Amino acid sequence: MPLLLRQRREVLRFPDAPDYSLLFSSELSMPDISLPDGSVRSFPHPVTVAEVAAAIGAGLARAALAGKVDGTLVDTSFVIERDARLAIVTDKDAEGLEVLRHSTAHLLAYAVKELFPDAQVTIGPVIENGFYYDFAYSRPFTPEDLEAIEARMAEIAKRDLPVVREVVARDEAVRFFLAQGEKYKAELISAIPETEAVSLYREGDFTDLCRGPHVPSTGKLKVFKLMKVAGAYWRGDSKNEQLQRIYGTAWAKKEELESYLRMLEEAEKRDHRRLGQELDLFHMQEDAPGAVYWHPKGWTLFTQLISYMRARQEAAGYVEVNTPDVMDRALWERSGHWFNYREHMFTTQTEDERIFALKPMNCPGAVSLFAHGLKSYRDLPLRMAEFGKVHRYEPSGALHGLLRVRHFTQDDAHVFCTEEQMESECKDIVALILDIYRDFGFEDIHIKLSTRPDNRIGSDETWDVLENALVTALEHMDIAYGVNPGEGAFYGPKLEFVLRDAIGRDWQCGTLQVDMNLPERFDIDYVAEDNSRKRPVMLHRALFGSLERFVGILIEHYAGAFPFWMAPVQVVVLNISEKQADYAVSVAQKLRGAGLRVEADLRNEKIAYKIRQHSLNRLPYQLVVGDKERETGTVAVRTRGGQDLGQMTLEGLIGRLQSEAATRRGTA
RNA sequence: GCCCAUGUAGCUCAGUGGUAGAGCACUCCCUUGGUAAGGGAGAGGUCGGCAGUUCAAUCCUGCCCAUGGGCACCA
Repeated sequence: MPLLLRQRREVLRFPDAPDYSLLFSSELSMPDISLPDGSVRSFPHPVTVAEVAAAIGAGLARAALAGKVDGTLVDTSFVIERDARLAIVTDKDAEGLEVLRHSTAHLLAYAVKELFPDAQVTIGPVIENGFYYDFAYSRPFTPEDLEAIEARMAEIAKRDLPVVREVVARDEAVRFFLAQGEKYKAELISAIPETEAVSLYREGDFTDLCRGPHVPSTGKLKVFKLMKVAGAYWRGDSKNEQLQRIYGTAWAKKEELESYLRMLEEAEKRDHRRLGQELDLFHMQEDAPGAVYWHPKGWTLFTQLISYMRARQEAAGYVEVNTPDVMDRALWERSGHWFNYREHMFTTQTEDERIFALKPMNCPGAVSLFAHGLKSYRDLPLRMAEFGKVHRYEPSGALHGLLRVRHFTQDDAHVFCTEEQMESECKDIVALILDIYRDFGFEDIHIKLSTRPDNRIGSDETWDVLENALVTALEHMDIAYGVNPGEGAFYGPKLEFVLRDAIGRDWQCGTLQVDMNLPERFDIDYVAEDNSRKRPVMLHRALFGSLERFVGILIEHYAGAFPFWMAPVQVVVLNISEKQADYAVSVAQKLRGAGLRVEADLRNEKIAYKIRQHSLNRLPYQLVVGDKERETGTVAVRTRGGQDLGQMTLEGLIGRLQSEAATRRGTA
């Protein structure tokens, strides 16, 4: 079926769990310890990581947060009993930072338990830039609570309590937590096999289940900040009760925290919703939640993207089509959408009581086009593109500016081909996607292959063929990819293209899916060379994904300073005084005649004021015309970067701008 | 959909149980100024919507809508 269009933005990372069992040895020994610099130190008896650090130097002993013994992360209290490789982990190591964050999550839980003894603890993992901890409590935490908790955390950290690891039998741990009324913890531990021991970490009066490792004492935790509270479901399941999640950030150095906070501010400044307002690109309003009112400037971006894509597709052998927006319910029943997604579809009933649905995807339209009339193998591969506007009743809580909307336009295409053509079509699509992303300055692109899920239709042989087509396409192109096992759609595997923007955030945009289900459901076929009827394979692909979303991403990626070819207004002509108004208008006219998007700003304002405004609007070129320029028939050119290119003739300028407009690569 | 917060002029925001204010933008006037804010005046608001409490509600209460931060969802 359908073209999957996932609009996800964040991937949480959890720390790997060290496996201590590998490290235990029943035999006491005199370990030789090899250090990262190649040196070896011998000890006459088992030693802890902390002792080794101390033997190396007092500074290192102070800095030690954890150890890495034969590649496994352990506490500084870990006893090394046999020969091993050891690295002392400090806050200069990525792993040290993770330990720091993890321990700060525990510190948070401790502070909450001190302030709110009735709160129950659950889990507190490390995430990108920080950590969170989920609590069950009778009421939501307020911002004031957060302040109090943060202050208490600092206080506990100052007490410099040792963080002690203990290993106990599973059932003992369950009893321990039940006795404290910590039913969530008890539930988590109960899920661990009975025969396994579990590790607990204790600091002061607070004990938590944890694999560790942790910092040796709370005094190591100095640079942290609680960021926000939010609801989160117990075990990530919306059928469960909701917990209070507190998010925090933690760093090795104060300056790192400060620069992280500055980065967040920067990100906020380029937020597409804010820039959409400031640059007069679009707005949204209450009467159409999840829908965009495009202003002229924003719509110019939109149509530029379409023109661009149209040109690229035409060159790649696609034809463009258009299919109805409103189709009878029967069509959606046949495609399977009615059964699977009915509650997420917009429907309408007409006077004659016939039920129609607004299309949530373009695929059934494309299949209908294929089915119309007889197709021959000579027609294949048939690449049909459609800029189709689809409508999905997304959950209200999911809506987010342009990035998650209910009404959006896909740069959709469906390629009907034979099984033999499938691999080469996939290769062409992958190459096209990567090349197009590069045109927008996205060089860092990750590809993920999502393979057969447990719940699927079709034979294993079919899945082998489909997955193989994607894999061999990538491998023949020598392109690296990751695998998400079992994440494919129920009817076929897919590739997802994730691009990283100018400030390091990941966005999933493009997708490529292979599908043998929809052709089956609609019973489409073509006449093969031997005059038999054969079923085509169907590839679904989108490059931008959603045009609305892609514009949003580009706004943030470019921080509003769009490359010249896309810029809603490319050039503005500024007169210094009324005397040059006519000249300014004639300059603007000539540039428009050369195919450029030009405005004349004739307002009765000082030139510095006008320049400031257009600079704030990230306008690529500002042409100042005063008496000098009018007399010589020139313009004084100022670039978006504030560079003064001096006086140029109109002809010279037009040549320069036209060639710039033809250049699509790079950023600005 | 769930939790929490928010909703006041075009925009960004302040404010009060006695029907409202700033800056920017807008309109007009003065200024005709050469590369990131010249000066003055004016206009502009059913304080998200609907109920309720009250002599009186923008303010308190309830419900609804939308937005924001998360969670869940994302064909």
